[in-house]
Amino acid sequence: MFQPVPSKPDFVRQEHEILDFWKRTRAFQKLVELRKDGPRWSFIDGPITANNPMGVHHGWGRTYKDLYHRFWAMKGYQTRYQNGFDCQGLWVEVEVEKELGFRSKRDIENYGIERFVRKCKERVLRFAAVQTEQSIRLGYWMDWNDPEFLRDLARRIMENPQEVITVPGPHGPVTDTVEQIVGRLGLPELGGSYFTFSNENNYMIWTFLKRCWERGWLYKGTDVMPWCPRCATGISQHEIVTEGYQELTHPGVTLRFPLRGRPGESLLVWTTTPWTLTSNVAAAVGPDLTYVKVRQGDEVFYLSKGTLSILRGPYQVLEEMKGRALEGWTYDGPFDELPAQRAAGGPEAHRVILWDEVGEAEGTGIVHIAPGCGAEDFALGKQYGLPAIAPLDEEGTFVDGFGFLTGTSVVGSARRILENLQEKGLLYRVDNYTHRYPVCWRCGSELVFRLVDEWFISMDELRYDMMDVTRQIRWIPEFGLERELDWLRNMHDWMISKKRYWGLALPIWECKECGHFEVIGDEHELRERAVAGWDVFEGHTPHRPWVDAVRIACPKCGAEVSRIPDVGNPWLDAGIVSFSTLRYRTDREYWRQWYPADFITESFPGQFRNWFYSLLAMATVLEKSPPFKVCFGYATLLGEDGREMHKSWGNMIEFNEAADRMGVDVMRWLYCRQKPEADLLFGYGKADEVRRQFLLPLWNAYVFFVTYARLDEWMPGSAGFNLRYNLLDRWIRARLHQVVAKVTERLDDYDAYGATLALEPFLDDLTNWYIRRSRRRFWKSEHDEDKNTAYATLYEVLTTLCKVLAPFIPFVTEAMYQNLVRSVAQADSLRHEAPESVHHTLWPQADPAAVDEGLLARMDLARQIVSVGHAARNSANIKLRQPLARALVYVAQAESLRHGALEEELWALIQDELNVKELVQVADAADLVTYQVLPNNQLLGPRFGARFPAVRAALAAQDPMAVARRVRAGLPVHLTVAQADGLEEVELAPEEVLVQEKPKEGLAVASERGVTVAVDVVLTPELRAEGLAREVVRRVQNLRKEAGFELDDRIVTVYQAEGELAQAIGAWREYIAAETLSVELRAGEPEPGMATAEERVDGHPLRLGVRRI
RNA sequence: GGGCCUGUAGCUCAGUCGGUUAGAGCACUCCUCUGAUAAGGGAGUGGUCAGUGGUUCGAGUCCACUCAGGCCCA
Repeated sequence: MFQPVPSKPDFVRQEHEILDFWKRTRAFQKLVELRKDGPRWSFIDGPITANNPMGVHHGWGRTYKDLYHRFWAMKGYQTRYQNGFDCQGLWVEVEVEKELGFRSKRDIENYGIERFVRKCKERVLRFAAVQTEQSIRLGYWMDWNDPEFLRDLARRIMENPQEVITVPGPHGPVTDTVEQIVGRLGLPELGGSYFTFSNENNYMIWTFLKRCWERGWLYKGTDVMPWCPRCATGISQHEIVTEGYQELTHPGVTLRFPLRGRPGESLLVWTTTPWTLTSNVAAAVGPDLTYVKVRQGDEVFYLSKGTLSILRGPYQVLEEMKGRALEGWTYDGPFDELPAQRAAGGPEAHRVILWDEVGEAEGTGIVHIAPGCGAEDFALGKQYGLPAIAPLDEEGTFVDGFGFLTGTSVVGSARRILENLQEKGLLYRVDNYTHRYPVCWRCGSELVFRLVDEWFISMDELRYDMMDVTRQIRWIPEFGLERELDWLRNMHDWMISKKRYWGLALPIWECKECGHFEVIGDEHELRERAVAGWDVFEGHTPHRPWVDAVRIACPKCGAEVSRIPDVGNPWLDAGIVSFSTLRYRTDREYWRQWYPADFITESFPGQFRNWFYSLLAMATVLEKSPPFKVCFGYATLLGEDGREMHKSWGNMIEFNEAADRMGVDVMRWLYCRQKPEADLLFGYGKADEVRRQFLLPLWNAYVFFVTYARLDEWMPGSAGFNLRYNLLDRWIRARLHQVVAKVTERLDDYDAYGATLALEPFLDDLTNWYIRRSRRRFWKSEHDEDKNTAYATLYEVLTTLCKVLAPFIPFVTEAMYQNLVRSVAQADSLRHEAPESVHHTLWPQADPAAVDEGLLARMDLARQIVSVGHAARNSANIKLRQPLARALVYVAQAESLRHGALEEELWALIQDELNVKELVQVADAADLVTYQVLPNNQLLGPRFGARFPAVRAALAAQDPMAVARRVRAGLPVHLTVAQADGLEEVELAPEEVLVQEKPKEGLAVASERGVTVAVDVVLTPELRAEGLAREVVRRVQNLRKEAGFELDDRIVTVYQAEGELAQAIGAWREYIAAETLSVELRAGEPEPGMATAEERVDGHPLRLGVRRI
C-alpha cells in the first residue's frame, strides 16, 4: 500500500533525504551502468572557475546542464557526466595574494614561486570541493570527486607534494606522488571532474601552440597594451569586458605647446592622462577639420573651431584654416628637459601630424601623441616613424631618465605633473572630466598603457576559417551566430602571454643570442630536446618554476635556450577541453566517438569572446571542424529588484542560503521557466510564487491521490475491474499525452522554457479541473468500475507526470515516484517495470491515439460556458452553493462549428458545475442578446482590397438583427455599396459575415467569445431550502476538520436551529447525514465532550455539536 | 561611432502567419469556493502596445527613422 504523505511538506528536508537516498543506493552510478551501451549524447562542460563558492547564477546554467543530461539518459543515451573546473590564471593568483596579504609581484617572489604555485593549486582544490558539494545539493548528477578526497589533496600538496600515495580509480588503485595525482585528476585512470591545471590539459595546449607556430601564426609583438600596475601584467582585449570599464573622473588638462619660430603662439592641447605628457612626441590634427588662430591677451592659440568654448575669457578670432595647413609645424614639448626625452630624440621629433580620427567631441581638436603610452598613438607613431618613449616599469613606476618623477608611481602622479607644468607656465586650464576608463577586471586598479613585448596568435588567416566553422553550429538563440561572427570580424590578434606565475607554462623557448624561438609540442619532445635541467623538472607538473629549469639548444646558433617566463592566457586552458578531456592525444578512437559535443551551454554575456571563441579557435586550428553542434546561451541573473546582485546593495543571495530557504526544486523550476534570452530576476518573492503555483499544487494532487487510495486500499493493477474511461478521464488522458509529446519535442530542441509553458497549464488542468470535477468519484462508498477507473487514470497521470518532470525537479518527483511506484512494486513481477529511481526510468512515449482533439476542443467550450455561467451568477450576486432552477446557454454558430456538439455527459458536467437544476441550450439568443455584425476581414480584405472600407461601412449601416437572421439561415447578404466611382452591388456569403452577440442589459447574463449564459435568479422555497442544507453541510464539514477527525470517521451530529433553517435541515436530513458521514443527525443540545460551533446561516442562528463514534 | 537585443497594465512578462474586442501572473478592491490545496475560482481597477513616418483594405506584429535601456565592439 502507498505510504501516508504529509499534506504540508517540508520540501527542503525532503531534498536532503533524497540526497541521502541517492548516495546510499548509488543511484547515479547505477544510471551510468544502465545506459552504458546506449547511443552517445556528448556534452562538454564549460569549466567553472574553482576560486570561490558558486553563486545562484551558476545554478541557472547548471540546472540546464543537469536537465539535459537527465533527459537524454531517460531516452536511453549514455553520456560522459564530466564536470570541469577552471584552475589556472590571474583570478586565482589575486585571491591567493589576498589570502597571504601580498601587494605586489615582489611579495610573491620573496615568498617563492614554487610555494606560491602550490598555494594556487591548494586554493583550487579547496573550492572545487566546495563547488562539488553545492552542485550535488542542486541535484546535479555528474561524476563528482569525493569532496573530502579533494580537501585531502589540498592539505597534502601544501604539506609534502612529493609524498607517494595510492588512491582508488575506476579501473583500480593509482599510485603516484601527491603532485602528480593532482596533475592527473580527471584523466581516465582517476575519473571525476576535469581540472584545467592537469598535465594533459597543459600538454595538449602545447600541441596546439606548436601547430600555430608551424603555420607561422605565433609571433612576438611589441605593442602598447593595457596594463595593470598592481598585477604587473598586461590585460588582453578579451579581458577588458563588462566590468573592465568604470566611470571615473580625471583631470582634463588643457595646456600650451609653444610653437617654434612663432613667438607668443601656442597649440592648445588636451589630455586626461597627464603622465603621458612626459613621453609626448607629436601633436595630431584632423586634416579636414577647421582650425582657428585666436588672440587672447598677448597670446595667440591654435585650436579647432568646434572647441572654442574651451577658451576662458574673451578672445578674438584672427584666422581660419584647415588642419592640413598646420602639418609639419614644430613645437616645444612639455618635458623636453628630461633625459629620456632627449635620449629618444623627442625634441627633434615634435611636430604636427595629420590623423583622420581626430574629432571635436572633447578637448581642443589637437591630440597629444605619445607612442609609448597608447595603442593608437603607437600605430600612428609607426606610420610617421616617430620614436616611442616608454616611461613606466612593470609596476607603474617611472623609470630612469624622468627627473623628478623617476622612482615614483604613476598612480597619483597627476598632481606633481600639473604643478610642474604650472611652474613652466604651460598650463592653460584644468577641469574634472568623467569618462569610461578601463580598470583591471580582477583587482579594480586603473589601467595604464605600456609598451611591451607580448606573444600573439595571428588572426589574419584563422579568423576566416573560424567563421566558416562558426556557421556550421546551431546557435540558440539564433542571434548568437551574428554575435560570434561580429566578434571574429573585429577581434585583434590573440594575446596569449601574461607576465605572471600561476598558469600554463607557454612552451616557447626563445634564444637570447640570435632571437630565434622554438615551440615545444609536448612532454616527450621536451625530454628529447632538453640539454639541461630535465632532472630538476622530472616528476613535476608542467608549471613554474620547475619547467623553467629545462634548457634546449638553439637550432640556429647552438646557444642554450630558456623558456620565456610568461604564462598563458587562461582561455587557452578552457578552450582546449574538447581535445584534452576526450583523449585526443592518447586514444583517438575515443575522441572520435565523443567529438564534437552535441551540446554546450553557458551564459552568453562574455563567452562569445572567451570560451566559445577559444573552443572555436582551437578546434579550427587542430581539426578545422566545429567542436560543438549546438550552443545554447542564456542571459544574466539579476537581483529581484532588477539590479546586479551585490553584497553591499543587500540583494545578494548566496547559493547555500537559497537552496535551504527555497529548496532547489523551486530554484530549478524558476530557472527553467525563464525565457533564456531575457535577464532573470532572482529572489524569494519569485521563488515563493513558483512554490505556490507549481510545486504545491503538484504535491497536493499527489496527496489527494494517496489519501484516498489508502482509504480504499487501491493498488495499481489491482481490483479486478475493467477500466471504463469517462469523459473526464478521456480528456485528462488526451491532455497528458498531448503534453508529453509537446515536452518531448521541446526538450529535443533544447527548449526547456517551451516545455515549462506546456507543463504549467497542464498541472492547472489536472488540479483545478480534472481532480476538482472528479472528487466525488473518489469519495463515494461503492468500490466500482468507475471508481477504479478514476484511480487508474489519476495514477497514470501522476506517474507519467513524475517522469516528465523528473529532469526539471528531480527531488520531488523522486519522492513521489518512490511512493507511487516503488512502494507498491516490491513483487518481483513488477520489478522490471519499476527501476529503483525515477531517474532510471525511460522517457514516456506519448500515445497519439489518446489525444482526442475533438474532445479537447469540446472541453474547452464547456469550460468557457462554465466560466461565463459563473460570471452570470456573479453579476446577480448569488453564491454558487445556492442551487438555481435553470440556466440558458447560447453558443454561437461559429463556436459550435469549431467545437462540435457537446455530448450529454459534458452538459451534465456544466449543469453540476453551475449548480442549476436544468440547463437549456437555446438556438436563438434573441432574448438574451443583441446582435452585432462584422465583416470577416480575413476573407473580405483580400476580396475587395482597397474597396473594402466602403463595403465595411455599408454592412455597418444594415440592421444587425436582419443580417444576423439571414446569416444564421445560411443566406447571402446583399449590399449596395457607395464607392468613389459609383454604386456597387455586392453579395456577401454567410461565412463572410461574422455575427456576434452581446448580452442584453440586465442581471444574470454574461457573454464572451460567442458564448452567452443566462441564469434564472428566482428562488423558490425548495431551492432556498436546498441552499440552506448545503450551508449546513459545509459548516459541519468545517467543524469536523477543526475537530481533527479523519476523513472516514463516522460521527454523531446534533444541531439547534429554528424556523426556515430547521425545516430545511429536516427536509434534507438524509443528504446532510450522508455528506457529513453522520450516522445520527438530530436536533438537540450538544453533549458534553462534543466539538461545537455557533454559526449564523443566512441570518439564522445554528448551533452544532459533533463527536466521533 | 558601429553591431546585436529589448521597449506591451503600477511591477514581471506572453502575444503564433499582419485579421474580429491586446492577454497572464503579481499587487490592489469586491465577491466566492473548499474534507487535496498555507490553495483555488470569478469580477473590477489598470493600456498613447516608447515615438514619428511608411507599406497595406487592415500594423502590437512588417519597413525606415528617432528616443530610452541592456549587451558587445570601437
